[in-house]
Amino acid sequence: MSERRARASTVDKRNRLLDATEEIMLRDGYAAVSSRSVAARVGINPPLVHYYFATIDDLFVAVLRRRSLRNVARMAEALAAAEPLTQWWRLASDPRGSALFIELIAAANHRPALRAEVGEVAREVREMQIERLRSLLPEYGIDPEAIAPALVAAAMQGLAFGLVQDQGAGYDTATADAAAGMNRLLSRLEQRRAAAVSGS
Amino acid sequence: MSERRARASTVDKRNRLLDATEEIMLRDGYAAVSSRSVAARVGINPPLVHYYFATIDDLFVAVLRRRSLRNVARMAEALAAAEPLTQWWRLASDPRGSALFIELIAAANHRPALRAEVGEVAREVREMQIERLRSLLPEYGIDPEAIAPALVAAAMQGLAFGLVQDQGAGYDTATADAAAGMNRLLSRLEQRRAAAVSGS
DNA sequence: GTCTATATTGAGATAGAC
DNA sequence: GTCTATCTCAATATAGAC
Repeated sequence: MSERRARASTVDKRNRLLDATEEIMLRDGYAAVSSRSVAARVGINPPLVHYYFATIDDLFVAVLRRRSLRNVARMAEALAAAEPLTQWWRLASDPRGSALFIELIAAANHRPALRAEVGEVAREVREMQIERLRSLLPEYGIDPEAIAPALVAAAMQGLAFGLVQDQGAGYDTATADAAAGMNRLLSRLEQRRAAAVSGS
Repeated sequence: MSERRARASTVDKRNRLLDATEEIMLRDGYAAVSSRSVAARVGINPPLVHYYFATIDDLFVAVLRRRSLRNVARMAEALAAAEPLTQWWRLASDPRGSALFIELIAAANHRPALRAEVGEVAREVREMQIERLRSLLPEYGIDPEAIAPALVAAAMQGLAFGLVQDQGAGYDTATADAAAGMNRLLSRLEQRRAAAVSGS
């Protein structure tokens, strides 16, 4: 019965359109997303895309919503894990997720509807991170007065984005050295925290 | 004689086209750059843009080259200044320059000709920063074995890009707190270095 | 739900007159 | 150098048949 693929339900088709959109964004950038390109990838006709997503803005917003629902949950898990900073770093420097967010952010810069959504997600995630860092930094032996939680959060995300971007584009900016250095730093911090927490 | 503006020389016109391109990129994003939009801003006809820059890729590459010539020189100055890290930070977190680079990098992600140029500039700047950090980090009281120069360089740039991006887009991600924290950190580091250098 | 057909808009680029 | 005119292509989106 491999031939007789059941007619995809509306929800399935929506998800396949979102998958296709993500793949196009990752491979060719957000500017390559169009009703034509998405339709071609899914194997339907361009106008049908508009049946599911009235405008291209709606499509981008849906991609963002689906991703960020997952990612907010994953960030919450990471921050509650045994080695929070390390898990956060793994999540932030995951090429797939980050590369997609870079495209969404770039797209949002000239799509107001998308910008509002991105802003909301960014705010929520950052708030969660900062709140967690308030109690976490002392455990890692870092004085929150000396190094502000907001600074740590912004640096983690900015660093991860930069590394993923440079690696993805193939820029020769010593990304391997930076990543290795970050991993060494993280393991030292986790060791320090483990000792401090068990000792208290 | 304010009325009788002299016919702009070829070089002037080229520069005016580059200025217009930058302004459009900053205001509406790189995707808004076209022979039509640039021509309208300068007050000439679209085909004339192609006379000066055969393709839109050439136009983007020229914008990048002009900017990066300035910025590489400025980075070299910053790294040689009395307070190198502070000057570097000022330069990296300058909204105008950074916002433009964000657009160029996003554009480069789907314009191979531009990508090659961006990669070359990124590599050159990063190499310069890392080389300088090798001798600089110990002066700031930072062990380069513990915190790798490549990591510091990537973090500085990533942090600055993130802050500028979030501020520009109006995202409420505690950017003011992060910036204030960075300034505090920098002044402590500069004090430490001043003491260490004068004391040796 | 899915298609064909099409309206509209704007892009990049070129030809050729002046 | 600068213009008008135009070619070609692809984008978003809608109308309407099936």
